[in-house]
Amino acid sequence: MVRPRKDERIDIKTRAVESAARLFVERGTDAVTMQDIAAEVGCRAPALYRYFPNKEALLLAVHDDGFRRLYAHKAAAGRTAGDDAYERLRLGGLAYVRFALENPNLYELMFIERGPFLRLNALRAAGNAEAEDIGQRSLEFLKTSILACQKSGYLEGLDPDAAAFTFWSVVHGAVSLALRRRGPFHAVEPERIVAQAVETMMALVARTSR
Amino acid sequence: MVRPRKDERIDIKTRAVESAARLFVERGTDAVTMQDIAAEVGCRAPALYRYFPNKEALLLAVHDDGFRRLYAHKAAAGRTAGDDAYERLRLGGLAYVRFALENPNLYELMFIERGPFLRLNALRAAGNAEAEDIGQRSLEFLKTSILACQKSGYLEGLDPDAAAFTFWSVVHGAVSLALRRRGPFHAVEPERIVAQAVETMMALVARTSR
DNA sequence: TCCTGTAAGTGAATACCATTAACTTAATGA
DNA sequence: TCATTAAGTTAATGGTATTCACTTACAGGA
Repeated sequence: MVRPRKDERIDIKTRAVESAARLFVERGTDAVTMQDIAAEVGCRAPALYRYFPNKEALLLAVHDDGFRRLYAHKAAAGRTAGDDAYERLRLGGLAYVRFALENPNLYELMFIERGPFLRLNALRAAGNAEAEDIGQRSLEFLKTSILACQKSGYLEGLDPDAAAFTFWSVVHGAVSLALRRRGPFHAVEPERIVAQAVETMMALVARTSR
Repeated sequence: MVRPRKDERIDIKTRAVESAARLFVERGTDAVTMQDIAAEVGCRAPALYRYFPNKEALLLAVHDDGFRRLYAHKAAAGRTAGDDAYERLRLGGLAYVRFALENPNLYELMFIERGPFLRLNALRAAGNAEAEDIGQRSLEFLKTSILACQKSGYLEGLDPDAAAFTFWSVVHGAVSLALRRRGPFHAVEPERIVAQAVETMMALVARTSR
């Protein structure tokens, strides 16, 4: 069997991303081989190379897909939120850290691992101008939230870009440390400590109210 | 040549950590093979396995060594600092992020990569009770600094453990995002943005002064 | 309808690594 | 002196990403 007929073709490109996502999320990227993915898709490993130049590229595709899903999820959640800017910021932060700790392998792939980042750099170096990092939009969401807070009298006088990046740093940092068990995790569960970091940050924000 | 005589022996264990550290710091862990390290040391790759059960263990040794150097560095810097607790916290944060951005590959190895963390877990799982994470001491340093700030009237009413973890989250998060170019890095240099995150955090702390 | 060039796979190499095996010689100590 | 152990070596082994050479299906024109 060398080439399947039209009626028994499978959409390798799409299915590869789906399968890789599932396997990566289950086991982490290092524990998944191209053969594993191919087996899941229903083809041999070399077939994947017709659609992705290497494993890193497949990693990046899963990474991008993860962001699209995250944003869809956030957009849906945002619509049901109230209109209190402070509370929105707080719930957004808590949602972020919960998402991360509930999907640690996906979070690693999207925010921590070097592979997708390197691949993106390679694309840019190759003159691929449209190689945009879909992850950058996280920051814009956050900035909107910060601006709303400032309109409500919080964080007066702070540069909103700097504030947004700082807030993102807290949530990302807390999650990253938790995933490596860096912190006072001997006794308490990671979820609690990470949530507490968000609450601590919000307590500081609260004291900036005029 | 099968085994060197006593007078032409080399201290493989020590030199392996040194060489590995240098190579890892130069190229990043993935780009360094056991052969590269052995070549640097002056032996063959399998000889390394007499002293380290696998590459991960060697990684962990370099990781631990990095922390020892970081703490020595911090202790030296601390001695020259003034007695203003707020300023100490600020300068400590700035020193941390500068260290990270000046030694990105070392920082990756110490705080971001999964390898050393997994190795530590393996040790613990094997009942190795003294497998203590030397990285945990970072947090204690920070807590001391936070407590001093509270004595000076800042951060009143906040749990010092939570505050310390939150502060660490900011600096680690900012550095981690910067290393993946996540943030408004199109125009501005990473150093500036990361430092700005520290300053933003400190601005929030300043407003808690009674 | 037949022919030809291209597309989409396949199985068999290749190359690189971490790690293990089998073996050789130096040191040690009775 | 000699047996045992220690410290290396070279030569496998096994796994994995990636490339190669080849086969067959399809699409489009003669």
